[in-house]
Amino acid sequence: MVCTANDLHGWKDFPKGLRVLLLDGDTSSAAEIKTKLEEMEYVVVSYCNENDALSAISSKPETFHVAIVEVTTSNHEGNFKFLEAAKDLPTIMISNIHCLSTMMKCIALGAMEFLQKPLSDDKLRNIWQHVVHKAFNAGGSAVPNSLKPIKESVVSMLHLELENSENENQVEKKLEILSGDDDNNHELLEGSDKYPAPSTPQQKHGMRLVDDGDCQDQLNSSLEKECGEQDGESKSVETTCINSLVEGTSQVENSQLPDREAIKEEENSADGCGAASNIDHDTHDQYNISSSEKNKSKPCGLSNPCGIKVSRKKLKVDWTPELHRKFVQAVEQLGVNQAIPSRILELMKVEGLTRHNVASHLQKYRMHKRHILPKEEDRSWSHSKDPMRKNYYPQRPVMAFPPPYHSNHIMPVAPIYPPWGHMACPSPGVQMWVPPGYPPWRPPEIWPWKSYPGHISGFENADPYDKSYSIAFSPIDLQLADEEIDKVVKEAISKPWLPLPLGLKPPSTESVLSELSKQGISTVPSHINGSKVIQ
DNA sequence: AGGGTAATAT
DNA sequence: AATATTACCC
Repeated sequence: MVCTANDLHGWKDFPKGLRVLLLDGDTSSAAEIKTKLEEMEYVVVSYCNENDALSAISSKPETFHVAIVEVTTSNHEGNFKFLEAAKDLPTIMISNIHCLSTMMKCIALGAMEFLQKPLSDDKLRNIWQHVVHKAFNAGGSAVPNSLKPIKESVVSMLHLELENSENENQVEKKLEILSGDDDNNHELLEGSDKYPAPSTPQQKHGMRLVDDGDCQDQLNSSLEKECGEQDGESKSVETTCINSLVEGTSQVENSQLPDREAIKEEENSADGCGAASNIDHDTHDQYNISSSEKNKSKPCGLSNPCGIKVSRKKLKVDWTPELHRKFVQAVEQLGVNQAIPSRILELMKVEGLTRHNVASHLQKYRMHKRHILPKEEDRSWSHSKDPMRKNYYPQRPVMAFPPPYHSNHIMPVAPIYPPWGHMACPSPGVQMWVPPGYPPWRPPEIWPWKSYPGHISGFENADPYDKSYSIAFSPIDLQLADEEIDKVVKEAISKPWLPLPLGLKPPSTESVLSELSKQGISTVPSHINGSKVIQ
């Protein structure tokens, strides 16, 4: 089943002639895929019945190099059985269903990839990569000696390519680039280590680097796509299948897990490496980081072995709504005090984004929150039709953020809330606690901003005297001085039976527990623990 | 070293 | 116009 040395050695026109087992219960879909594959000169044997396929691989394991297996809601078990039986056969799952858990289970059980139907030509064309990957990365247990020559021959082939045509080997070149200088690059490198998906070698965990147009169309989109759709509102990955697999990635992780945001690096037209072809195959929520040329002070003139300059360095982030949403979510999750670039960056978990990017965005974000440039910004950031909005803000610019916070400072509350982020929905990671009787939600147009300046993000790390936590929403509170704020907070703390002032969020269970343990209380009745606050 | 801000460059 | 970069300070 797995390619042997002889299989690959001297293979003419690889991957032509690669033998594909196709198992698809949907006969028309199967026929279509078979046709396409055959057009690409794969050799396809198609099965509609899983038992037939199973017996085929068990009786003649050498017959196939790669398998494509359809997953439906009704045949999970059969497919999982197939995966089990076909451990050595690189297997690609295909499906109409968009179930993260199923995908994960398939991958966990050894599937190389999970592709959504309909399968594009590119996806099909690239299935050979799994064969090579398997040949090279056969599970530690059994690396057949027979595969070693393959590896060697391919390695030498790659080297050859590198010498002969500079633009050919993307991965090598990437590594060259990535071994460069800034943090961004390090992240890229890490990303590539962590997610060595064979069919998406150019894709660093959702990040798209567009160096060479010529290779770009070879990319598979892998399993990034469908996850994107479920992100926005419902973060739920609970499906009927295998929650246990997913549970470990709850909360924060959860939202980032389907990290399909792509950050792409554009070819710098000036560096002579050819034009970039940016293929946005997943345009709806991509993060685009593209380069702009500028080889100023930095010694960024990296060269590949052929002396080709790969100098483009400056990445430009496209702060898409989605990216911004993540940003805001991170900021809110951190709270005002903790919202510093590095931490935000951490929380956002967006590969390719640098601290500088975040800092820059943060700067702008804060600027707008503070309305230091109310007039101009209001026009550009807000599409509000309400002319009164501008007059909302006090004349005096308010330093909304420490440092340093002066004790008699007036809190910058209830500022104008430009719908900066195209966020029509609450950031799911932040749950505002609203007392009974208060409207559970706020109009979208004020959402993104309402919570920030006055957002109280629980009492994690909270010093009750920390003014930045002690703000409420009502315009009345505009006049709140520190003492009053303190009073409110103290009252809230001392009278836990009362609802919190609007805008206050109850402390997380975690912080409560940690606070209790600081005070020497280590055991808590389980029912308290049970009502865990999602934060 | 890293953060914040403002000015400036791209 | 939106971001990045820079300079300067904390």
